[in-house]
Amino acid sequence: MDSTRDPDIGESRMRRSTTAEEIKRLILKNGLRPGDAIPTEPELCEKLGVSRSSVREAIRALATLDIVEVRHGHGTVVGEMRLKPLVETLVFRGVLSAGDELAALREVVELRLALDLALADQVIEQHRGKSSPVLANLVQQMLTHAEAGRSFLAEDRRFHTELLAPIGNQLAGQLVAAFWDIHSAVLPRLGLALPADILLTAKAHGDILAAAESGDTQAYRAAIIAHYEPLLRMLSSTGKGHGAEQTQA
Amino acid sequence: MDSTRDPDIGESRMRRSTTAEEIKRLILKNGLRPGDAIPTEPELCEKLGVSRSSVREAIRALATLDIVEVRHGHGTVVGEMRLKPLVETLVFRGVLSAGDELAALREVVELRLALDLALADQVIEQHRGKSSPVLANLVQQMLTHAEAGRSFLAEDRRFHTELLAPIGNQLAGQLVAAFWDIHSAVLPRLGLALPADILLTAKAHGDILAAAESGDTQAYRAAIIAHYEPLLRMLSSTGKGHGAEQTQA
DNA sequence: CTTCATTTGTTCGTATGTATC
DNA sequence: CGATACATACGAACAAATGAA
Repeated sequence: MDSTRDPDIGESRMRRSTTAEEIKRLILKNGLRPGDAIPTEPELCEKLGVSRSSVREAIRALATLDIVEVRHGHGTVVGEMRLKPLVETLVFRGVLSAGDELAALREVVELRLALDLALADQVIEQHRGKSSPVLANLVQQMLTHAEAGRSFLAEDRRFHTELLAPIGNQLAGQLVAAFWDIHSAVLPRLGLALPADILLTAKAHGDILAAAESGDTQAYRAAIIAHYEPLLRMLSSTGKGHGAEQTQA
Repeated sequence: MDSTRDPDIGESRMRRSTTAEEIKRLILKNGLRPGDAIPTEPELCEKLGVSRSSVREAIRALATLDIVEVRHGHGTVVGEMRLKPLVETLVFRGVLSAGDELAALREVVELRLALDLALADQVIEQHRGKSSPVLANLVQQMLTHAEAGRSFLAEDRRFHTELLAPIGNQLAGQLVAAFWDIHSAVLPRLGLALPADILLTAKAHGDILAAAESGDTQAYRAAIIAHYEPLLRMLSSTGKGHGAEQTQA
């Protein structure tokens, strides 16, 4: 075949690793927002001057970063850009750490604790004096589940996201949610179940909410620490227990 | 050829989004560590029973998550799984936020401050009574640059990563570094340069180090806050200035 | 230094499943 | 139901980079 075609592919040497970058640039240039449609694959082939396969690989890469969202048979739209990629990567890293699974999980738990303590002032600022029926309801559900010996992962996650929602820092909220996901994804792999501590954890959520709404900073910090205490105790007793002290208050 | 036909892979029903998962599973099953070689593309085609295009898309997806690292002409190895994807996604999100660039940056800065304060106890624990020539040297370089009116991004980043290195929480270190990268990537887009504050920032780093090594928690927190003060002031004066108070101490 | 095999990078063509109208 | 548009998948060929003989 005519292998000498395309005399004008002058820029084809700079395309080392930039097809995905081009698409991102295109999104920015057109001012596309999450949910807006992206040009179809053939259109992208033409606009970027690359083949279908390259476009597909680039789109796949962007999809894994949640920058675009592909809908089969329909098209591709700009994604919501949540922190799912972070979760996926860190879960895999935690699992990959083989013998260091405990250490990886401990790092996540320590960071969750640190973040919750760090955001304490802002959380209290937003909840002081108010009362949230949604959060109270979640606490009640957690207590019910705990007393029946069941876990309450969905309610737990919801509680923490709802608690942080009012502070107006989307990034912080997503980060806490992401760590929660990592946490709950890695935890069952360790095969540690603590039926006794479930009730403690459920009650701790109630304490957290009560402290936040009463504006008591000291109590809030104490409740946060108590909330993680069973986990940290478990991690330090099973593992080598290194520097998990956080006796902040 | 022992093409065992794989009678039960269902042709193409389950392979919606699982090729990448298969590769991850393969990494785990073979106990591969970062730096270890991954089977070549043709080998993966055979082992997973999919075409090379599919393998390539999956590898590309994993590469964007830093789970694998592809080296042209050489092969593919297990990646270091740093937080580059997080940085990339959030930088893009920050830029995409159009009019909310300031808000996005403010969220990042607030989180940096929160994280630094949350890790304060652990940092001090590790630096108390010791003295780090590396960190002292970095502070000196920053001061020199600041007095000459130059910026010192490389030294700044290095300082924060070195400061957090001894606490033994890799995740925290990577996260702080990631936020620093986001921060420094978004900041210049706002076109704000504050030559007067450069010297303040440089001195703040010296205060942070001194407080950490002397074990003075109060001074450390104050130095951290002072370190971010020029930035937060800038963000709240230019922006709408919403709830950036963090008068923790 | 050159040659060569290996491996990834890119492209084309084709067939198929799926959603929308 | 059919028609159209789109994403999904496959396979073959060639280009480019790397490393070793």
